[in-house]
Amino acid sequence: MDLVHTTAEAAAPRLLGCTISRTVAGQELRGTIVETEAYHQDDPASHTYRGRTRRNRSMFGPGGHAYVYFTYGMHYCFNIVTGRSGYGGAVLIRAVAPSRGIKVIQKNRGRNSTPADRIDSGLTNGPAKFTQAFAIDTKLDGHDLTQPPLQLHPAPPVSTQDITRTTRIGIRANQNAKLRFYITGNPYVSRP
DNA sequence: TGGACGATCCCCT
DNA sequence: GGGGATCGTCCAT
Repeated sequence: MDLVHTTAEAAAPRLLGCTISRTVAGQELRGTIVETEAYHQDDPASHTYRGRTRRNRSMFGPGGHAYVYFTYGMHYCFNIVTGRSGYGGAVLIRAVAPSRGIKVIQKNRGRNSTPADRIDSGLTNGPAKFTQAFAIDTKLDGHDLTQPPLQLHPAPPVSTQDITRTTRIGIRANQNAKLRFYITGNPYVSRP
């Protein structure tokens, strides 16, 4: 997937089904993207709407890199940057379905009670839950997602029939824009 | 130099 | 359904 020449709005549904791998302390964690939101600099809800700042600089960088920011005094959110360098676009990863490294993911989330072979959708069904589960913080801001220890792996497109497109969560500006995408029926989606 | 706010989560009622 | 936690960032003084 050529994220440099793809808009956030086009990339957001296209990223569903792709895998994210994270290596930490020699252990590989994996998850499949099941929910995304698109943001770009002409969108009043986007961090880049009012221009470049120290915080959002990586969102103005080339597609295929990470934009990680800190919010609410305690949470991190992870985005995949899209578009050419100089244009501020990105796709927020709102939820993944964990597929590898479940025990470490449980530990990172402080949920050790559920057996590893049972589905615990609360592990990664939200943007800050995902970053906590995968040990992602601002040290990975700007990271090239073709390189370890955090990589994006392409996958065949999810059928349009299986994707729900609706409004984004937790914003006020431009709240009617349908720029949130998720795999219909997936248990890890934050809010169906 | 300070105040308001936030692309959230969790626990309470 | 509502509020508290908790602090980096941004912009207005």
